[in-house]
Amino acid sequence: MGISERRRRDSARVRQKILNAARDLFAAQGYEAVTMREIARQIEYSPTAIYSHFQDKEALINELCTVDFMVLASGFQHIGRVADPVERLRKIGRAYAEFGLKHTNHYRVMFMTPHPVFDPDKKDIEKGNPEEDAYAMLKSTVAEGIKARRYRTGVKDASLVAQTVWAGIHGVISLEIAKSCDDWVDWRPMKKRIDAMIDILIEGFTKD
Amino acid sequence: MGISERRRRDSARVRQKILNAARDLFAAQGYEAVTMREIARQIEYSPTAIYSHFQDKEALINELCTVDFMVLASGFQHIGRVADPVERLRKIGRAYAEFGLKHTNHYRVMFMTPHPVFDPDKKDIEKGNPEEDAYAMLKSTVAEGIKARRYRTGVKDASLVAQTVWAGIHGVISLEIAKSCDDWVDWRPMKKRIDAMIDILIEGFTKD
DNA sequence: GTATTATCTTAACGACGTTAACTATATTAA
DNA sequence: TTAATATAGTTAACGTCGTTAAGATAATAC
Repeated sequence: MGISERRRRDSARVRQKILNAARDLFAAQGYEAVTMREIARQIEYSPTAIYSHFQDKEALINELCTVDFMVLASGFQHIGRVADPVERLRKIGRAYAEFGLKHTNHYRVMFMTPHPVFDPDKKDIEKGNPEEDAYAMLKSTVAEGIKARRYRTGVKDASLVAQTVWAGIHGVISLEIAKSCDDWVDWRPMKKRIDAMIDILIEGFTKD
Repeated sequence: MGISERRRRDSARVRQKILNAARDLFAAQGYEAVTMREIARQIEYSPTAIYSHFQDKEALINELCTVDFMVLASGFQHIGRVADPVERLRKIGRAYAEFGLKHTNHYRVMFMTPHPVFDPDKKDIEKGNPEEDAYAMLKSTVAEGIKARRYRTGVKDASLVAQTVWAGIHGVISLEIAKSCDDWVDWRPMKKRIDAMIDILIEGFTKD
């Protein structure tokens, strides 16, 4: 059955070519600006050929974003070895910010765009598993810090803390993505804004 | 010249009808989902009639957003009378959050969507004037608090503080708008998340 | 009275995501 | 071996979009 093997490989190769072209184009121009016809042109296939491998345009970005979520989580995983849970939280915050600034167009799709349908069956990420689920990693780091009495008395809700830290850093990044061209505001340098946010969040939640 | 007066009034009335229909539709369905044809149908004109009053679809949302910016700023203005600058900051934060949650679709266009062109001549808002410019109001409130020695020693950069407070609250609101349907996350109630964010920001920046 | 301007109409353009219909090729079943 | 089936492509086309072109009508300006 060497021939059918090869056929499967060929198909997978085309599929991957589509994904690669789509990734580059989405990253460079953003989801809405990229057309199926342009992706097809890039790989020298007809536009409809894409539909042999993906249901529609959204399925394309969905698959790419699933990969990105895993890249983000595996970046966190690397940090997971830092012993001090508070220092680990700080590093997670920094890694998240770096990710957002590096992949602005994917970040937009992942975190700044409401997605009408939510299909949990389609996801390839195991929810709650810190190795694949970045949010679970963040939350468990907070929970560990609370258990170790590193947080202020009264701070007990790990989910609320995790969501506040996430929101704070997401706020800095998403304003940067959406509004940095707006010279209406005398924006301070990005690094300063990130540092200020992370410092105030960690100082506010943890004991001195 | 009563006739030309009436003509001008008529034109303004049609223009306003377009704006009203567009506002309702944009608010209900979001910018991208609304078509020029649907706006036209709503007011019983041909689609191209809109182009006699507005250059294109973006000019429509632009005008609506300019109004919204002013509504936001005038809401802040109302708060401007609170004597204590720290308490005023807290109230501004709450008003901003309320605004975002009330007008989610406009908020998306105003603060969550990158706008390629930035044309400062087109804006009808006077930059730096706290009565029309909501950001200026936020910043001047922070500056006043710093001057009154209500902030921690070391906190001197009013712009940085204003941008951090803005980013924090924006983070909570924008995550809510983009991700609240995502039951991947065990979201805490909205009110708790807003309170947690405002508390930590104000506690972190001000003296006890 | 003729030209101009403003506001509307219908028709149409080019681009989009996507579907339909079809072709070529390769596997499977009789 | 041959007929049916499946896969991965193609071209043509559909319906929708934002927008432009060309023209109609009516009030104003010279």
